[in-house]
Amino acid sequence: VGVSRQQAIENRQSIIAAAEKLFRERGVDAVGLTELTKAAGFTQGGFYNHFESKDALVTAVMDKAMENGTNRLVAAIEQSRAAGVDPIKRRVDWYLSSDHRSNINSGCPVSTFAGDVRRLSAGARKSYAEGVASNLDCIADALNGTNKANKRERRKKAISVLSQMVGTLVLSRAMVDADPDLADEILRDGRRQLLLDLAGY
Amino acid sequence: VGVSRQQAIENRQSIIAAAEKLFRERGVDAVGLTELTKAAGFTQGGFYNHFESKDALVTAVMDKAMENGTNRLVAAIEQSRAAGVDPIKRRVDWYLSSDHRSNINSGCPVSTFAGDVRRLSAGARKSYAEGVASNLDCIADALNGTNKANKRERRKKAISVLSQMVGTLVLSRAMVDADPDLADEILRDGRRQLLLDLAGY
DNA sequence: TGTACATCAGTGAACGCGCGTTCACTGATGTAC
DNA sequence: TGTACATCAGTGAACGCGCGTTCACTGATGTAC
Repeated sequence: VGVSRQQAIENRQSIIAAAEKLFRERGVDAVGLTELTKAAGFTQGGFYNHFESKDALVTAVMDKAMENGTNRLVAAIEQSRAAGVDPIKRRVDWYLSSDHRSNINSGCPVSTFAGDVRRLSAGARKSYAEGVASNLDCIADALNGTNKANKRERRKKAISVLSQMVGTLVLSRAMVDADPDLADEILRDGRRQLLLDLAGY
Repeated sequence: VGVSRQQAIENRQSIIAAAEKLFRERGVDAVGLTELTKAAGFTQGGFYNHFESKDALVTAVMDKAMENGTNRLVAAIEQSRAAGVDPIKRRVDWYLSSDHRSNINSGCPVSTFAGDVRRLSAGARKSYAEGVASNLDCIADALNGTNKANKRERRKKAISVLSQMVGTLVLSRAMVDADPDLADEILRDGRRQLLLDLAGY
């Protein structure tokens, strides 16, 4: 078939991108390699030129998803600071919005994979844990605004803020099509309570 | 083979119980009916005498899990009140304990299924949503202790408390074997921050 | 109460299907001279 | 720079396997008289 080395690298990335989308939407177990490679524009046979196994792909997907997620968080914080806006309040506003709730495909991977990662490959679990650690560092750092809290207090607050964002989003997503009104209430009041809590910080 | 009607009902419950355990641990997609019925002590053929499909079983499992979860919450609140202890603080202490974190099999189903339910049967999603609604009612009611908050404020607080419990537990569970120290920190500090928050309430 | 028959929970083999993975093959890309 | 050959990404059929579901059959339970 003949494909340049550069093209092969891009094709590998296409497989990862297609897999990330499908894994986020339907879960790893529900997506077969035939469907997945077809979504990336290939046939299933060539998959093993790029990955040793499906588990290896799962690990690569989680690596990429968590890296992108952390990069986006860093960029959002920098942008808020440049605009003179409180980066954490702005983050909460976005995180607990219905836009983010419906954006399974490219929303924060910490929430999207939170329930699944426990059952995924060891490599995927490691990537996820490292991503969460980075997220906490970023949030703790971003809490170092005009307030006087020390480093240890900021870290505790970061844990609390991330947990609340993840919990509210996961819960709201879990209910959004069986009880959309309650899902909206959870999202809205969870956001307000968290912002109220941050206002007093 | 010949089994009494009473026995048949008990056998159906055995299948549901075995399925709940396996679904909690490994996810619905990863558990086959052959394995599942074998775990309940039967062969796979008889499964369809009890359930129309695997999806119908998933719905029955979620019904039972959420009903039991709500009943346990109600019982815990009553017990705390009888003992003169703050029911919510006690609930948080248990919910965000390492015992509960490691108890996937019979821990709170709201957390255990939070990430999965979105992809399960419509019936399961409905049961889940109703269970969450009941949990919120119970928590809001239990917040009506010695304080003066009105009903609407208590409901907002209930949403915030449940979200934080779910988020902290789900996040800690997601990391517990890739980074147990950070998982412990999340669980501990998440609990302390939530208790601190409740103390001022 | 005893006998004859219908019911239906449970068995275990079988169905078609898609899974993850392997393999012989193709042919443009990349390399050696 | 041009030619001969090796590399290896991608193809598509095939592997064994377990999936959800169906089915003919068994035989104790439950019912009718």
